[in-house]
Amino acid sequence: MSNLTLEDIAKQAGVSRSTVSRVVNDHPNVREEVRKRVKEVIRLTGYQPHAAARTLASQRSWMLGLVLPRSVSSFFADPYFPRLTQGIAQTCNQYNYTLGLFLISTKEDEETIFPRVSRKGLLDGILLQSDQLGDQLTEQVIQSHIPLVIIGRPFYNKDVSYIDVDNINGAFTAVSHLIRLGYQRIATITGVPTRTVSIDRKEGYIKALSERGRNIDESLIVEGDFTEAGGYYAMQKLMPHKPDAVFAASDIMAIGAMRAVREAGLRVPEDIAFVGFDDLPLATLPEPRLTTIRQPVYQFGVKAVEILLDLIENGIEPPRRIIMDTELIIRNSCGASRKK
Amino acid sequence: MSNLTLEDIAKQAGVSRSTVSRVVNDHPNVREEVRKRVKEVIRLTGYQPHAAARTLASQRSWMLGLVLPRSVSSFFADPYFPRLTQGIAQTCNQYNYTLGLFLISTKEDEETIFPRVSRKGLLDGILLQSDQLGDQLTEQVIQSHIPLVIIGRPFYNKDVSYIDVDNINGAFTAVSHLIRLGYQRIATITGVPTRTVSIDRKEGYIKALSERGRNIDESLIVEGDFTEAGGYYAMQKLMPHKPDAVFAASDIMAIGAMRAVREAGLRVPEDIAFVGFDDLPLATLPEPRLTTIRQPVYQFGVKAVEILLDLIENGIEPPRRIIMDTELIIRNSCGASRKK
DNA sequence: GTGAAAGCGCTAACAG
DNA sequence: CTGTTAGCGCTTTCAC
Repeated sequence: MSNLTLEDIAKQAGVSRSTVSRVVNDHPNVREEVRKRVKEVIRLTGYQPHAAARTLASQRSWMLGLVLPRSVSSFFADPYFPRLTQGIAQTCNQYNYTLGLFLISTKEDEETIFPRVSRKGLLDGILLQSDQLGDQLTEQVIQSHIPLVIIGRPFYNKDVSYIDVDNINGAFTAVSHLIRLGYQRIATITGVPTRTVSIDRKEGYIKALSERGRNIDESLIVEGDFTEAGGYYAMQKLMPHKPDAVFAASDIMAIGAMRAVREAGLRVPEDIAFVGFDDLPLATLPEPRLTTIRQPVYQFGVKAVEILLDLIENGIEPPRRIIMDTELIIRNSCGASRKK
Repeated sequence: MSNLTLEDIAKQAGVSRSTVSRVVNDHPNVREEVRKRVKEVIRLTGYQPHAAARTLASQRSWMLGLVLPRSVSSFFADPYFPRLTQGIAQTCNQYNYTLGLFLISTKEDEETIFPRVSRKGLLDGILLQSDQLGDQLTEQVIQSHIPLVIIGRPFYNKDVSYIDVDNINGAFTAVSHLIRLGYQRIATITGVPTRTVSIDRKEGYIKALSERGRNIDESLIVEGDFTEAGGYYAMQKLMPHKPDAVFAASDIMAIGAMRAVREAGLRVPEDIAFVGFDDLPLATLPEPRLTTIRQPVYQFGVKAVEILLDLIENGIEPPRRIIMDTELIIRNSCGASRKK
């Protein structure tokens, strides 16, 4: 690793430091001949500009931060965040940004995270997963006026830019599908009520039933927690109420719920049909293959970065909002094939 | 976000810039009274040191890079890398380092990654997942002399620091377990032969059989690719050769293989017993619950960071090597309970 | 189109 | 224990 500076290159190329800087940064005002000569010296010497020096002088770090709160760490069991992260990382690469990853695992992390991510001269912008009730980190970051894109619909709907999937409509589509197939007692396993994703998916469920003039039966609405075990226990609570179909607010809960159904000696979809949400790769393999709502997770990450870059270039006002569409993926668990 | 500098704080506290710097960096030589006064001003003003300026002056960025090659991206389907990343991120937090994440997704990424991670003044050290044949990035990074810890056993065993799990011994334990249970035709589904992890696990399989004086039957060794589908197809190739037990080099392949067994109308473990490798959370839920080799993935991440920090503090020579132990987790798929 | 020069905000001798 | 000073390596006016 060379320890050359601009000055060294300048000397070797017989020009000034400024000219070399211009060449490095592709500025226009350099004679083609000179540019070529300088580039050659750079190539030969393996010169690289010093990232920190550049940041200090230009007040731009070319680095973005991805902040995933604690609630999320458990979610690492499911591929949602890895995929999202991939989309984000790949897009950062594309735009030549470095990605800083901030995972909040412990209570202590939670307290030290804000100074870490808001450190002056570190990040040009922040992507923050946040749809939780009582999330103070989000408040702090908003007030720091660092360009920010929230991933998910924030609980407190301030004037922040955010990007989310259309959870209401996704759930609506899922439940409408079950209605169309003729199911009469359609239950739902919701997520934790402290997250907007849960609230929105539940709303879609209610909306679909209401629009068809169905009554909402509270005994058919059971709370899960986005885990396999949560789905399992929720289903056990649900079964005495004899649902003939279940919309689970996540695939992983659907998997747990189907396990409960199987253990009770019932069959999917014959006795109880299922639709999930997420489209986990793993859920598509064992029979019955899960009918579900697919989210464009990777694209979601791409879009999030692009909005953030827009914010950085053009200012954070007005807040940008993106809601991405979902897609119903029909497989076997909903009994669609059987019903035909 | 304040745009205060050291100088401003110094003025307000009635001291020099150096003194403030000392306070900020917890240097000893400051009178307690002065320290208190300065800290108060810092608190009141919300002053934060500028990361880039600090890096430029101290030649330390307090940032580590985690580089995950392309072969790995597909692996994001399984929780191995997310968990590893968590361990790494958490440990970075602990030591007050920022973590940069470099995912190589595309062919282009592959070509631009080296300049990105080796950029002067960006990273104090690199964690690089690398156990592939023909990995030139690893070579480049080694030659750049940036402090480096390889995650996994590198294919070309140069004088590099690396950390790995004891794959040979893990596989040895798994297969020995099957031998002990009395199985006669123990097969294995290996990983791709271009990775040391596959080679090592296969070696453990062979070693376990050999030490018991068993012959190695090549028809009982089939190659998978660490995916569910790969396990499934490998098992189809395996079944005509009538194995009574299978050691799969990863849980995800074991899951695929068991699916093939089930579809063939056979039962696990009655007809064919299974032991996997990894201890995926998801594999422990459906019956038969998978007997497997647990890796200390999270601890692995912790240790990797600690070694890297050691390298940064104390120089990269001599190379450090850490091999971590695995653990046999006995559940139902191996038929241990049945055999007793 | 090119160069000189003034910072960017901090650290780390060194002197006292 | 504290202040002065000289950089760290680059960007960016501003002249020419």
